[in-house]
Amino acid sequence: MNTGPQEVFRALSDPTRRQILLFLAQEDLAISDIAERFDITRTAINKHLAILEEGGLINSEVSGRERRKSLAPKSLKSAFEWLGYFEQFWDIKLADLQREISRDMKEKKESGK
Amino acid sequence: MNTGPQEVFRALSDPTRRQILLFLAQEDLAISDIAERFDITRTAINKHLAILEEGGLINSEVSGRERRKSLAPKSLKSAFEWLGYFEQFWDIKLADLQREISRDMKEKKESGK
DNA sequence: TCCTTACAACACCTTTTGGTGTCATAATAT
DNA sequence: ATATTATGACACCAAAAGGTGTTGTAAGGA
Repeated sequence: MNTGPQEVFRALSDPTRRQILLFLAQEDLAISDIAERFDITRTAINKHLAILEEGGLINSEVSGRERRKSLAPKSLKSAFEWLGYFEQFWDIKLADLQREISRDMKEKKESGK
Repeated sequence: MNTGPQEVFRALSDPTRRQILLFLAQEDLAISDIAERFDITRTAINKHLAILEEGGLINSEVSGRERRKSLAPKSLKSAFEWLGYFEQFWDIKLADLQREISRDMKEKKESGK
């Protein structure tokens, strides 16, 4: 059930799919409800939904003739954590930058003597 | 210079590119150094690097006949923050779950009377 | 000087992606 | 009972993605 980062990142790579996620963050929606919000066909939306489901990013529940789609936010953690690994480097680079800046300032000072 | 989430997510959607980022997190590398680490041609690697650069995820510096590639981790923030938006829902869903659990327990209690 | 290395720039190919349209079917509303 | 709605299941298509190989060229090493 727990999908790896590949399926998640793949699902996230399309702007339509990311927008769908944002919609589902607001409320659960049936397929046609979602399709209405875009300028593409329901068939196309359906394919996007299938990819989102493969990535485990959304849940689908049958309700009468409807398929009610809901956000499965936990799955986003996989990607979030992958990216989180790089968080350490943001700080390092920032430290580097500050070191550079102080070096530059020092040099300027020296040459100014 | 600041690229939107589209270019970043697009760059992240390929496993080879994500692996390249992990390599560059360890050390700066020239194109051939990177190509050596994979089973695909340097030409293919070059295309991946171009996409990573489009997303602003790596920097390129000419050094003699080499192109030294380095990680530009700040750009990952764009994607990280996009995903961070959903962090609130992780908690909400957890709260939902706990509410359900206590409801279930209550029901069980009631029926047990 | 000559050979090798590191790369850019193409042309080309196959598969995947994102889209369309059509038809069938099951649930719902009139 | 019938019309409408929500969806699944195809077949199909153009463009993008991910790969190959070839050729040219500039920088470094022998």
